[in-house]
Amino acid sequence: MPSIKKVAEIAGVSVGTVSHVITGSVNVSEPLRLKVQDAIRKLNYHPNHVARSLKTSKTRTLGIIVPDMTISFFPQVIRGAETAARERGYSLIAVNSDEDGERQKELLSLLRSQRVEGILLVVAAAPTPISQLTLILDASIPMVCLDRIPDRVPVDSVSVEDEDAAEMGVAHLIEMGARRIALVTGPPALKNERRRLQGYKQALQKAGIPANDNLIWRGSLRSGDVADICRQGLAGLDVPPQAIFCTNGPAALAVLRVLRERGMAIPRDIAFATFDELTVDDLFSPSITTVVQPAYDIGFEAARILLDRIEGKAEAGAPITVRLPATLKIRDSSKIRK
Amino acid sequence: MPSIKKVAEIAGVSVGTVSHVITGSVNVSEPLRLKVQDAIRKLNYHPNHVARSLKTSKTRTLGIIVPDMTISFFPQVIRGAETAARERGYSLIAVNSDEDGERQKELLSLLRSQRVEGILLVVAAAPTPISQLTLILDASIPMVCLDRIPDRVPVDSVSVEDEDAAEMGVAHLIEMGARRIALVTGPPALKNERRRLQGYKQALQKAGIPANDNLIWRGSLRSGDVADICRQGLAGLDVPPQAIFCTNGPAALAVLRVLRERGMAIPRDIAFATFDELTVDDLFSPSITTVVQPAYDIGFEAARILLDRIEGKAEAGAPITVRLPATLKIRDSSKIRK
DNA sequence: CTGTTAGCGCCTTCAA
DNA sequence: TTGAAGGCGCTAACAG
Repeated sequence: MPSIKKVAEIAGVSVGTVSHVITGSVNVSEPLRLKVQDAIRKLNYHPNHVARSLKTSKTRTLGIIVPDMTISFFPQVIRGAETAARERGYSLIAVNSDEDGERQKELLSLLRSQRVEGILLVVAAAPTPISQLTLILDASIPMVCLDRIPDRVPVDSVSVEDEDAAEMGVAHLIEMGARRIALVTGPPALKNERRRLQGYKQALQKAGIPANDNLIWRGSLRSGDVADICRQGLAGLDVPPQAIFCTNGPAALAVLRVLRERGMAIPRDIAFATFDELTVDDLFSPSITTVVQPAYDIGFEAARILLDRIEGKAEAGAPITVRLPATLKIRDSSKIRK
Repeated sequence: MPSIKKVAEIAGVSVGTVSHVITGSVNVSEPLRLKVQDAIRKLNYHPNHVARSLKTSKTRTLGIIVPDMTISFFPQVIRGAETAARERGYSLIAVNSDEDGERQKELLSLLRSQRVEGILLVVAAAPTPISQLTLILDASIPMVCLDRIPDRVPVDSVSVEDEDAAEMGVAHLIEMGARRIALVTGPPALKNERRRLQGYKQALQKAGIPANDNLIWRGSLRSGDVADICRQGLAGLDVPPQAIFCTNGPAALAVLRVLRERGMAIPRDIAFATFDELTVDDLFSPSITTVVQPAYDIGFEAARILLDRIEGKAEAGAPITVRLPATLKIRDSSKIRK
């Protein structure tokens, strides 16, 4: 692999001159510039970013840790972040934590060793020790949390407006005529899930419907657990609910499976709505009424903030908190037969 | 950010000694080792991979270029590759080409500048000039192509056994009683698509069904095009086909949309099967009979080969060609009403 | 405008 | 077993 020295030699100039034409930081006379560019082409030379980074102590690289990029929400987030990064000349390294706190720790460490200039983090659901995050912050490595917001850590964050989003979904079900609405949430350890629960309660309250604890089914991220909890919830009721609202996609799939196994048809026997798109478009039935999160925008916005921090364009001081609105896609699953 | 020098200072040893305990390449006495590890912890020191890479000219990093990781096939591929890489101490940088040849060229160049030790490539559908690939190969940067195999370039490759897979899907439709089976393929510029077409013909031939060119609808990767071609194909026929087989997921969605717009129900009016999962499980109807590619394994296997090349464990000489079998998931969409 | 050179942080002989 | 020192490829002063 040719080095800048080789290029200089071929072009008959000094390495300094080559460097100047590459970085464009210093003017170089037309004839020399052409000679250098020729040599570069001839050698198929690619500047060594590793060496450049060592010299400048800038890698122009960002890292993003997501739980699992086979969950369709995350690739969209990554694309958003990638686009924002690229627009400003940065690359993005995306890695998966598998919802594993230990793995997340390793990845954080790896990214630090790779000297990424900033980190985008969707915290793993496994209880993340606060120290993992403060260690990063203390080292003044810029970090923005997205989607899931950790408790009690003063860090920049971007996510959907959870409470409003959940309220919107539940209010829709109410509007469609449901009053007994069950809620299936994820682990209460996640702040977002708690806020979505809040949104649910809010919607009920505004409609003057008393909350009923038997209708609040707290799940986990494991679909087996969610299914069990759902079965129990259903079994513990004399009258089944008129509708179910799920606060996340994986839980929704588990619930749908349970409903099918019990022969309950949607929306004939029970109405249904959920966070997150479960399937493409509305080509399949039942088409599911969905609270859609702006995944791409969340990634884009988070990267934008991160880059502002890195380049010192953001005010130091209080953490930046961005909450993006969700969209309600009304489809068949919430059409209650009166 | 502390350097090895700082660690040495705190531990009261030389940088050489610190390096020795970090790499484990040279024995260091117990007491000194402990002192060093203490210092590392105290400083929250993270070895600078950038400097290490420059020194050793090994980045222990792989790159993977996919067309678009929001297409669910690709994150699985990436996960497979990531796992294989991690098992052998490598990191993986994943980037998107957006099916754009120009962008792909930039990314290749970027990865070279980042000094990745090998490249996994799913070529963009836009005609990729062969030179783009040979330029990499000529620089003896190990590269493995996956999923889509470029024509006329002697490069390692991993993909599904296209011909068998397509034949399996079509044979199934025949077995279900269809004889007039339309085929919707992607761009013929992709070798895989051509091989899938071959598989289709093979299945017909084995069943003694004459091929009919009016039933072969050659599409592109743009869903609008596919829809048009599908409409035209349907319109040009006196009798609609009894079944449609699609050679890729995006095309399948376009076709389903057209069928719906024409009020043709699956499988009542027409049977249907396709490459690639369109939706999760079989929770939705019509549940689609699918030829499933081993996406994770394709990624894993490709990375394994790449690493073998990098570490000189693979025979030089002829390119390695791995073809993995697909699986047929039989669901409702292919149940022809006799 | 062009060339020279120090040094980024680390690993790896080589010597002690 | 430990330490000293060169140099990976590049950029950014600085000198000419």
